[in-house]
Order: sequence, then C-alpha cells, then structure tokens
Amino acid sequence: MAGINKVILIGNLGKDPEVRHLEGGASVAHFTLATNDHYKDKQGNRVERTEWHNITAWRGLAEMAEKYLKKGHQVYIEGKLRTRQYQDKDNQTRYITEIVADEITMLGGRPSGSDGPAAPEQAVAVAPVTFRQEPELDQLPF
Amino acid sequence: MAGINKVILIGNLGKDPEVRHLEGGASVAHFTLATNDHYKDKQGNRVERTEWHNITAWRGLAEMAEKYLKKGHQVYIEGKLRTRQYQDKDNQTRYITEIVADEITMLGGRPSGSDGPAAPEQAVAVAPVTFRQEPELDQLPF
Amino acid sequence: MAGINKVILIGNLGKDPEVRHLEGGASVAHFTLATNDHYKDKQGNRVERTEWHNITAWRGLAEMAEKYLKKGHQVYIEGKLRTRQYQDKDNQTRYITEIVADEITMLGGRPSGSDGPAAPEQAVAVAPVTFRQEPELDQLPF
Amino acid sequence: MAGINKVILIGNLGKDPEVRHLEGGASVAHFTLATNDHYKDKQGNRVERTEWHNITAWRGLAEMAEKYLKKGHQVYIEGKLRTRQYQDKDNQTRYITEIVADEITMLGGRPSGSDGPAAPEQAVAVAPVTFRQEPELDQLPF
DNA sequence: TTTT
DNA sequence: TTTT
Repeated sequence: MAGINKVILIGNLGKDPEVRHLEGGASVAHFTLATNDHYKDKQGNRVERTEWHNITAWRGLAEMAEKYLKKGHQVYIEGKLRTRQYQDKDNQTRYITEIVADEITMLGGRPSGSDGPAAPEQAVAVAPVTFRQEPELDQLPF
Repeated sequence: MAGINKVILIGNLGKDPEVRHLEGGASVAHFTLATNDHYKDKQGNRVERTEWHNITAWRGLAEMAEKYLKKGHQVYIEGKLRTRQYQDKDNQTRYITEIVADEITMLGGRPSGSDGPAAPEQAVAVAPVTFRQEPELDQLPF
Repeated sequence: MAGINKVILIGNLGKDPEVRHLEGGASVAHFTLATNDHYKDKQGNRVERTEWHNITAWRGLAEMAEKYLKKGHQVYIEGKLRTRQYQDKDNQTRYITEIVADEITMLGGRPSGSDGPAAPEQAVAVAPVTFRQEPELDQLPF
Repeated sequence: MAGINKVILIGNLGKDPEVRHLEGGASVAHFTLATNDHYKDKQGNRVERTEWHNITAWRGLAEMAEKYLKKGHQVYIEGKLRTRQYQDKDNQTRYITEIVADEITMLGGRPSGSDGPAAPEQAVAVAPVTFRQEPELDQLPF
C-alpha cells in the first residue's frame, strides 16, 4: 500500500550549495539547512535549539540552487526523507538521512549585517524528482 | 528567526512499539515505520521502494502507542526531525535521525491475511511534545 | 514573491465522484470529502465534528477518481486552496472554496457498517496539475 | 475514524488584523492572506495568480496578530479548514471558508516598496486552538 | 522490520 | 555551518 513521506522545512542555508554535474547531464546539489526553534526551560529561560538537515536537490532544482542559493539564505523546502548507507573510511556501514527536495522557494530573509543584496525574490517549483535519477545518488560521496 | 521543521508520514509499523517508563513519570516509545513508494523504471517495470523511519513518541503519545499500536498497523504521523549523537560500541560518534511525533492517527489498514482484529478505529492527537522533556531523550539507549 | 498554498486532508468521500470529460480531452472530477474530528466539551463529553470539503481533480487524477473512488472510501489528498466566483440563480455573485488535488492516495479504510468490499488498496500520485488547465475550471458549473 | 484537516500557507497579509476582545476574555483576529503563484501559459508568458484566504486566529494567536502583524507582512500559517454558514443581508444562507490558525510564524519578507521597517523577526507557535472556543466563532459577524 |  |  502506498504511503506518504513528506517533509516541510523553513530554515537557513549553512553553506553555499555544492553542485556536481554528472555524466549524462543530471546535476545534484547538496547543502545543509538549519531550522531554529526555541522554548522556555523549567526556570523560564529562553533556550535556542538548532536542528541541521542534509538537503539533496536534483536536476532543475540543483541548477536553481547553484544559481540562486547562498549561505544564510532563508528557504522553504518540501521533500522526502531518504536514508542511505555508505561505507566510512574504516569500511564500517554508516547511515545518513537526507531530505530529497521536490520544491524550493526562496523567502525574503537574509543574514543581518549582510552587505550583499537581498535574496532574489524568486521561486522555483518542479514536479517531484523522478525516482529514475535516484540510483545515481548511491554513487555519490557526500 | 524561527523556522519550520515538520514531517508528515503515512506508513506501517515494522514492529510493536518499545516503551520505557522513565523515573519522574514520563514515558517514551520507539518504533520503526515503513513508507512505501513505487515508480516505473526505464524499462517500464514497476519498482517498489520502502523507506524506514525511526519514530519517537513521548508521554501521552507513548502511552497511546503502547496500548493501541502493533506491528503492521497503518498510521498517520506528524512530527519533527531530530538528529541525535550517540557513541557506538567502539566509542565512535554516530548520528541517528528520528521523527519525534506530535500527532499520531490510526488509519484503517492492517496486514492482509491477518487473523487479528482490525486496528481499533481510534485516534490521538496531543499538543506538541514540549521541549522540556527532550533532554531526557539523550539519556536513552536506542 | 512566491508563496505556498498547501492542503493535506484525510477523510471519507461523501458521494461518488462526478466526472466530466471536456472537449479537448481533459477530464475533471468533483466530490466532497468529510474530515472528522472530536474534542471534549466543558462537561467532558465527547463531541464529534465533521468538516466537509469540495474536492476538484483534473486529468489523470480525475480518471483515477472515476475508476477507483466511491462514496465512503478513505483517502489522503494533497492539494491547493482555490476560491471561485460564480453567479447563483438570482444572478448574485457567490464564492466557493475548493481543494484542487495534486495527489490522491487511497487508504485502507471503509465506512463502518459497510457490506461492500474494502477500498482497493491502490494509490495514485501525479505531478501537480499544471495551471494551464485551470482556466477551464471557470467554465464549469459545480 | 479521525481524519486530518491541515493547511499550510506562506503569504502576505492583505490588511492589518481586525481583533475583537470577547466577553470572557478570549480574543479573535481576522485577516486576509494572499498566496502568490505563477505559471507559464501556452504562449510561454509568465502569468501571476493570487489566491486570497480568510484567516481566523484565537486567544494567544489573536493577541500575537494584534501586536506584531501588519498589512504586507509575510507569514507562515498552519491551521485547519472550516466552513461556516451565515445569513446575508437578504437573509440568504451563505458559506464562508476560513483557515483557523494553529501556528503563525513571521518570516523576513515585507512589501517591496515599503518605507516602513521590516517585520520584527519573531515567531509564535501555540498549541492548537481547542474546539471549546469555537462555538463563539459562530456568534461573530465577519 | 511493514504493507500491496 | 545558518538565523534572531
């Protein structure tokens, strides 16, 4: 029976996207995204908490990421959870959980104190990355 | 700036929930959830793909999971992504990404060929698990 | 600046879909969906509440609805909110808010007390209905 | 069987919130939110489309809206669909569909061409508005 | 390890 | 490693 696997994030890029152009024409981008939350602890103090997410974007979304997304930009991302295995340097099996993006929308935010221009007010939405490209994902070092 | 960190899943439990009742009265449940997807490959064959998710539920949701959720049941889960560090048996730092549930709703599905009764048609929704309980999470072996 | 307009529903069809096959080959389906909720009132009694939604599905999703969806079936629907104007019989302008489906997944549930067979456990997900078809929506009586 | 009724919007306020302080201490806010989308038509021209949503917020969220939200501000809203009946001036029954907010997060954006200061970069998230307050909604003119 |  |  088919299921649903959906992630919705609003956060800030921790670094510029790293984009690889694969043989065959497909592109893939990786970056990290911070989502910030806060709560009051038992003493009533405000406590900040940041969660870091590994984002992967394919094809048109990878090219959009390469062109428009920079460290610090605020984005909305919709995608799917995907956990991959890989072998670490000691040949141990390790797991990494990523969000494979289906849609990325740029929001207005930018780092305070930034001298640069605001994030271009643009948005990209594509049809879900088809699973045909996914086997290529397994060949990638992260 | 506050962000959004939201996960929506519909899938089937891979095993019965494991529930721990902590000192102080809180409970925590862990289980795995499979979300199934399918696509056509380049040859037009239907290919199945299953993604496994680690689910954590606290307090009232943990007790609901203990009482009502069994291996194979189909559920809707809404929650947040959270990546924790832990030390493996070789004292290496490892990471695990979990979905901390804010809401669990039982759906009608059950394993075909099951002799048992259908999933009770019940649902539980609670206010978001407050972050005050989360430090306890770090004390848990998984 | 681009925005986000997303609706996620799990509920039961209030009637069989009504499907129209338009000139030019496109199809459109309409049906209503009930989402049930419950809460405790001040006296602690359980109170049921049903919300009814107008669902519209285009093209492949309309054909899927025509073939597989029946009154009482439980479905997951993801889509967009859209409010249309129309003229009522007294030539007054009226508004109706619909959910235009991007994805429909059949869940296992069926009406309690139903003698009929369970919903076929099948699922369909398509790329978002492109906006090119939407002008046609305005020509439809509902 | 319980269902799911969830709306996720990112858009800009069409006007300042109108807030009413009810007898008994509860507050309720109303405002409209525009979500913008765009697509290419058959001739390849970029076409803009704006959808307007009626937002209702209760209690703590209403007070947050009153204090912090202004016309033009960009927000993330999560809530539930709710369709209410009312009698129009000719005593005809009419329907209006609203999004009852469960969570509002302020984003960095502000109207282009605005001379005013940026939206304060603050966020509020509350537990879902309990249904106990909802009967009061029916007493409100909109 | 689920489900179809 | 972001942001406030």
